[in-house]
Amino acid sequence: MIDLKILRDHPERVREAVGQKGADCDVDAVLEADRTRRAALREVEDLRSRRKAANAEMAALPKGSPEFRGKVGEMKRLSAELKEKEAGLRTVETAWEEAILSIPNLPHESVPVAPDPSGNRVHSTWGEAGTDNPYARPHYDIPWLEDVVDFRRGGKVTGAGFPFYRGDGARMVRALVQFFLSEAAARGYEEMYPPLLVNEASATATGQLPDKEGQMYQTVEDSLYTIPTAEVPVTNFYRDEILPEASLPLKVCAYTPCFRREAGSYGKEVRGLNRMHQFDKVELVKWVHPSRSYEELESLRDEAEALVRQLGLPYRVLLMCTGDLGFTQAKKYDIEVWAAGQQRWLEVSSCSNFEAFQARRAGTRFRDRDGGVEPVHTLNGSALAVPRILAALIENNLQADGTATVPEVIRPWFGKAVMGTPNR
RNA sequence: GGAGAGGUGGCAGAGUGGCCGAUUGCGGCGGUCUUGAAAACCGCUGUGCCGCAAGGCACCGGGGGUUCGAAUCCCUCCCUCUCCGCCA
Repeated sequence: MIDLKILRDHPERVREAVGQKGADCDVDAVLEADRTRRAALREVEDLRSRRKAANAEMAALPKGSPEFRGKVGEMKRLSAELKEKEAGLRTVETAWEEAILSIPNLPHESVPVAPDPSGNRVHSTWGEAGTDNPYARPHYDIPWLEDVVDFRRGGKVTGAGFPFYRGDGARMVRALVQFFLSEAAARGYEEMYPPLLVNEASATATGQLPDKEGQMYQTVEDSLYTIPTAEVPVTNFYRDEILPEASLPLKVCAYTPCFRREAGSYGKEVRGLNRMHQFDKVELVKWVHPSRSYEELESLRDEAEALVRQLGLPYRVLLMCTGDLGFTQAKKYDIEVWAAGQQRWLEVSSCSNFEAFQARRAGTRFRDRDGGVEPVHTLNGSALAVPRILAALIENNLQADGTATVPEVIRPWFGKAVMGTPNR
């Protein structure tokens, strides 16, 4: 949620941000809704105040006395009017809330302004992309791939985008997750395993609702949503809580399956492991003091990068432009690994600072030294998404015999130095 | 899933229709006393919204209702606990 003070005092800044993000949102309509709400609220509170006073007078009178009965008449009139005005206020507030939730977060000043992904800036690169392995090929064309990631049977049992991992595939998913989690633990993150379904309030706090419900699967009977990322349940862990300032920064890592409907995706984007409806990911979430959130964003990005480096995958870091920022994000880095077989970059991590946007919606605040209460800043980043890492590892590490070497750091968990079946 | 009991401020726990946003205890903060500490005593100690401010309004699990008036009565949903059933 936007800071109301900024909206009221500097609507031009909000208008500019909405334009830069290409958001579908009428700032002036929101301002109007805000004025309407405040006017209605004052009316109602004035009436309530008068009724309260009348009630106090009445309570001091002997019950059933003529004066008492006279007061009842006055109270009746006040209450009737109040009831009407309160109903009006409810309508106005519903509209206000909807309006206010439609305003996206403001981009940070360091974010390049551009309407579409072509405006994303390459922040850094690591390793050699494109010039390497002569045996590389797209992972979905590798003969043994279907032996370790069974899309066909996944499609039969559930649907497209829900594969079975088996044998080396299943083991590799587990090995990667263990590697990611143990690295996060070494960096001071507390491990959590959260619920995989969340309620409406949680999905609203992190920004999936009200607009993006199409991204999530829903239960038929209990209005619960499957999580598109661990960000949702984990960020909501401290919803409606006031944290001691001394506890910040709080750092949590969580491995979860993630579920995304991905309606409208097609083509090479969704081939093989590139984009699926269910995938595994380790997510890092931080709650930090507002004065430190941009340093924390950099360290978050560093931590995600370190994982990719240890896996030996060439990658680049993009600083996302305004037009490619999500609704809730103030600043975001994407980390993309080079998949030598497909000859393309695959996004494996996204590290974002939400500033106070989610915290305001979630009611996660901290008490500062002077006893004041203000929203924390929240951040999160993937570290990392499993399937695309797996795809890149296989493609980049293919050998002449058709098998793929396994990075050193994964071997303790994977138990072998190669995966796959040699050519015959 | 069935039966019962509950959900009140950081915690404990009063309050069953009208100065109750709420008695009290504990905890926390400040002070007095003390060489220091403890004890004792005194004071303060929720959040949100509206307002330039003074101040006002709301919140006793959520929502709705009855009533001139609801923490208190009714309905409904959610959650917790106990017992039974079922299970990993």
